[in-house]
Amino acid sequence: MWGQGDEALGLIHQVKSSGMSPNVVSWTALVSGSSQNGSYRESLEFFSQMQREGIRPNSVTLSSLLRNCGGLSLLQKGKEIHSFSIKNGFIEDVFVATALIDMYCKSGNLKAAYEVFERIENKTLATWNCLIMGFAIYGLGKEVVSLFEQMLGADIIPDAITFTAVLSGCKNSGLVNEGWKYFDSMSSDYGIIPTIEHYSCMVDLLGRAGYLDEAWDFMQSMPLKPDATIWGALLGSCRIHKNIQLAEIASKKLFELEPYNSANYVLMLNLYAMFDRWGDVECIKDLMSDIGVKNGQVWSWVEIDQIIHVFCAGENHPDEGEIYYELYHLVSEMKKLGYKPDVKCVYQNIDDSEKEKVLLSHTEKLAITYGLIKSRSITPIRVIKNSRICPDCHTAAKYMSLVKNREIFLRDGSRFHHFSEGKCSCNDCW
DNA sequence: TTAGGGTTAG
Repeated sequence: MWGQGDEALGLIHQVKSSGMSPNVVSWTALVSGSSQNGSYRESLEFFSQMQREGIRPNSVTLSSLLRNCGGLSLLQKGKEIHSFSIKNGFIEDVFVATALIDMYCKSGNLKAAYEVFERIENKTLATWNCLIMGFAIYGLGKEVVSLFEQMLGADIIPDAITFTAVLSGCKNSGLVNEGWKYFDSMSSDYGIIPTIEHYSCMVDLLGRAGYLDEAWDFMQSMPLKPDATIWGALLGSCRIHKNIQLAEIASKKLFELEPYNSANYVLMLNLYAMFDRWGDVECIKDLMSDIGVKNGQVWSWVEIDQIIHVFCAGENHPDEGEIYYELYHLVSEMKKLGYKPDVKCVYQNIDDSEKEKVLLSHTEKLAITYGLIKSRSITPIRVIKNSRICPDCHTAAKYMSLVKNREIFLRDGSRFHHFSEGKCSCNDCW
């Protein structure tokens, strides 16, 4: 609704100049408005201003704030709000408690999310949905199915969001049979008409599991016209299963539907590079430059002692000497245990040793390594990346968790990964 | 006792 933070602030000033004083409700409207708009930082800034004006937050303000913390994976800030809520009696508010679950899930602390969940006496449908979605985005499909069954046992009637969460869980864990069962059940048992999101989950589920023909047939038979999310799901699956013919069909559609989304071009670049089709790689690059689509800025960040350290692709970091020293050492240890750099993830026509160097410079590797150097040895490392993790970094993170005996949470552009003891919660299904 | 609130995606 607000869109422009300055305009919203202008309203506050207008209220003031008319002799009235903005209260907690008007400030909360700004905090929640910008939060719902996805402007998390702006929302946090409104909150700071509200505090400077001496207005104390209430449960409504807190639930909006927690939404921001989740959106930005600001675990420490979220924990502060948690303790503030306990001290001030807001923890009994089911909106606050549900927002806490969401915040903990999105900040890489599922254990804390579950503890909050267990303590809520009056769990609502949204409370269950939050936790189920939380587990789903980590690829914990079996837990998702179990939670869903518990929810039914508690006489809570699922809605369309529940089924999006459950199907996402199945999709992120490769649970094809369960996915079909719940997809059929939503309309036959609960009268919920599947939306494009549910169909998208199913295409993704089938495609990622390797059933590309079935995914294609499903798309042809669905009553809705496939949109960019559906074609995107198919293209993603084509990349995993290296099906270049189908990928070309999907990408052609996507270039029409969303010509300025660089992710689709990058996927095709990746795929052509995998097959050493460098001429086609150049064609895609030319296409991007003709249309004027830019490869968006890639960055990763890691939070250490409440300070956020950002690693931008192509930019130097003040401590990079120390980081690369540690990373080279780490990679040699990883190689002893079987790690092989996946040079197919580099879509430049250079020799393999150069490709290995490019792989080392990926922002998620730098952020994880920085976390390993700078944080205490028992603290899990929490990294956020604004685009999808690369397959080599995914493998590397598993080995890093093993070599360093550390838990690593990584939230990427589309989902979450929890690396521990050489494995990932997604079971490599992503 | 009213405003402002928590859950959906490749």
